[in-house]
Amino acid sequence: MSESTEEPGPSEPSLDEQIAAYQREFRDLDPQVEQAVSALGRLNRRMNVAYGRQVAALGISNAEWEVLKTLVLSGAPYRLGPGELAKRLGLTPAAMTHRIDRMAGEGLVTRDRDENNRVRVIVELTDEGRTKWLEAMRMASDFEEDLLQDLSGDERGVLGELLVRLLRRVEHAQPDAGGRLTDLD
Amino acid sequence: MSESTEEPGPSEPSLDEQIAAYQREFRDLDPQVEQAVSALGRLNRRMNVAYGRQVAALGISNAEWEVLKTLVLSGAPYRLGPGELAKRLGLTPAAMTHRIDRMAGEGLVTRDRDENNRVRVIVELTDEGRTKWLEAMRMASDFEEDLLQDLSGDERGVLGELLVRLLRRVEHAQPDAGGRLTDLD
DNA sequence: CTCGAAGACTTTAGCACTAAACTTAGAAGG
DNA sequence: CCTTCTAAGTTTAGTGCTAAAGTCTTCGAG
Repeated sequence: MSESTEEPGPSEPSLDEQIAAYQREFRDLDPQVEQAVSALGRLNRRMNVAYGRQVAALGISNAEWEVLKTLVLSGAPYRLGPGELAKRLGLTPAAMTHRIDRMAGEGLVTRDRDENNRVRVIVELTDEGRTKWLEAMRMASDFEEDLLQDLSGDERGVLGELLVRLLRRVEHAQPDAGGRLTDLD
Repeated sequence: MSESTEEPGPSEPSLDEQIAAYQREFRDLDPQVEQAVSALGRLNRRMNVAYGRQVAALGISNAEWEVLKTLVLSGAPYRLGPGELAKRLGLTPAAMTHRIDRMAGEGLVTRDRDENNRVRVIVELTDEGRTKWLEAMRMASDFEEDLLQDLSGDERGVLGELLVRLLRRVEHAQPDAGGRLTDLD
C-alpha cells in the first residue's frame, strides 16, 4: 500500500490509479465518464481549500465569504432577510441566525428589524463587509486566472460551455426527454 | 471544503445573472473565467446533493459511502487503519474514530486491534459493506452516465482532458514556472 | 531493566450545522 | 374584536466535525 508522507488535506492515489482500481472492482465503469467526474470532484475540493486559505488571510471564513457574496449579488442596497439568505446558501434558517450573529459582531453586516413589518429582519452589508468582499474577490479572481493559465482562450470557452451544458441538465432536471435525472433539489 | 465538499444549493440566480451582477460590482472580472469556475462549483454541489440522495436510498450516508470507496480502492483484503483512512479522506483521526464506530455498528466494517502491534487498529470491509459499495457504485455510474448523456464521446474526452490539466496544475502546485499557486494542501 | 520519547488511536471540549419545537407579528374569518 | 392561521426568526436537542489533551503500546538509550 504505497504511501508517502503527507499532511492535512486529502491525500489520495493519483487519478489514473484510482480509475484503474475502480475498473478492477467494477467492470461496468466507463473510464471516460469516471475521469471527467472524478477530476471535477477533486478539482472542486482543492479549489475550496485554496479559497479558504485565501480568505482566511483577510480574517474571514469561507462561510462568511459566501454570505458577503450573496449580499453583493443581490445588488444595492445589499439587503436581504435571514430566510432569503439561508435559501440562497442552502442552509437552514437556524444556521443563518448564528452566522449573522457572528458577522454582525465582526461588523461585516448589520441586523435590524423591518419597521414596516416587525416580523421581518433585514441583514445589510456594512462598508467594511463590502470592502472585505472586494478584497476576497480580487484574491479569488487572481487565483482563478492563475488556475486557468495553461488553457488557451478557446479552451477556456469550451470548458465553460461544456460545464454549463451539464449544469443546465442538472438544474432543469427535465421530467423526460430521454433521461431521468429528476428530483435533484 | 473537503469533501465533501461544499455545500449549498437551491435557490440561486441563474448563472448568467450571477456573472452579470459580479461584473457590475467588480469590473476586473473575466466573464469567461468566471463562467467556467462558477459552473464547476455549482455543478459539483448539485452532484453531491444527488449522490447523497441516491446512497440514502441504500440506507447509508455520503460520509459512509466515502469510507466504503476508500477501502475498496485500497484493494483486497480491503483493510486500512483509522489514521490512514483519515488522511485519505482529509479528516482528523478523531472524526474517523466516530465514523468507524457507527459503521461497525451497522455491520459495514469491522474494527480490530492488530495482533502484531497492539497500538494499531485494522478497519476491514465486511461483505455487507462491499455489497453496499457495489450498489452505490451502480447507482452513481448510472447517474453519471445520465448526466453526460448530452455530450458526445469527443466532448466527454475533451472535458475530462481539460479538467485533468487543471487538476494537475492544482495538485502539483509548481514552486514556480510562471504562476504561483503554491501551498494548496 | 528502566526510563523517556514517539506513534496510533481515543477522549474531551467546543463549534457549526440540521430538524423540530417555539415565539411573535400580521392576515383572515366569523 | 377575537380566534385561528401563517410567515419569519429564534431556540433547543442532537449530530459530526476539529483541536488539543489523554491513554496505551512499542522502541531506544543509558
